[in-house]
Amino acid sequence: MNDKRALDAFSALAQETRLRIVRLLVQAGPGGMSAGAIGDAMDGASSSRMSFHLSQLEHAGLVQSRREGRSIIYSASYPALSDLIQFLMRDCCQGHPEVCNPALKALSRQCDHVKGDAHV
Amino acid sequence: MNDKRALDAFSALAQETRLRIVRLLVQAGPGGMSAGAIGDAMDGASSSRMSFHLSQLEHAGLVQSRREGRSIIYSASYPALSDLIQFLMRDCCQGHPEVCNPALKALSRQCDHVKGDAHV
DNA sequence: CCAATATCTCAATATATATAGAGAGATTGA
DNA sequence: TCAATCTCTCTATATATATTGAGATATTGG
Repeated sequence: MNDKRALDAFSALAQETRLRIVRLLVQAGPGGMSAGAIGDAMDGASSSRMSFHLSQLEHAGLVQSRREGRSIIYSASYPALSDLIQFLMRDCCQGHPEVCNPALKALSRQCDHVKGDAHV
Repeated sequence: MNDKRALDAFSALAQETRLRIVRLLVQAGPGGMSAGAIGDAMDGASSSRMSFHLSQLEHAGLVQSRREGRSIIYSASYPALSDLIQFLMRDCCQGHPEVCNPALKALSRQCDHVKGDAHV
């Protein structure tokens, strides 16, 4: 994750509809959702509007797409999200643990799955 | 950190100059830097341009300012950055530890300060 | 008080982004 | 093959954002 890619990712997330799409797709899991289904979830946004936002997200690397029959299925790119978080934390944490400490504490509390594994 | 504040934060970070400013101020520490010094570090950007970007960052809550004599000193808001990271991780982690696991592992490796403290 | 310094505010302009609507391309089932 | 379905592309337009330059405001030292 370099500066350019981080900027693209932040731009992509700096828009209400796109932020909602990302969160929806993260919850949807690796199986993803069709463009139409995503549009329905977004107050029934027009297909061209959906296409625009989905292509922005795909260009930023936050989601990926595949065709399945008539539909195009979009799914969240988990590695990209993870990289973005790491970019934020790496650049902040470097000199200043007061940024990461609270985040790490809160997260470790939240993500049980990681317990006994986070401090490798 | 609600959706609106997260959007503001992403918008603020989605601009090259502002992303550089944030990183500079995080490294500068709580003491911060004067608007002029920040401008010098940004290829000598014009004062009005600096003022514009700094006010965007301040409005987004990512930095704070205080007057010191003739200068206005800006400093990073560590809690805001921490909250933003938590917002990203909370919404992602909820259903999908594959996003947070790698981030947590990488971070725990990086931030020694946190060792033995991260899994409270 | 006056001149110098540091920064902000405002107006004009350039550029980027978001939305809507019309229509094209791909895929499927009859 | 034809009609229906799903999504994309293209064009026009509206809105938001970034940059510049001129000038206003606040602070300090003489």
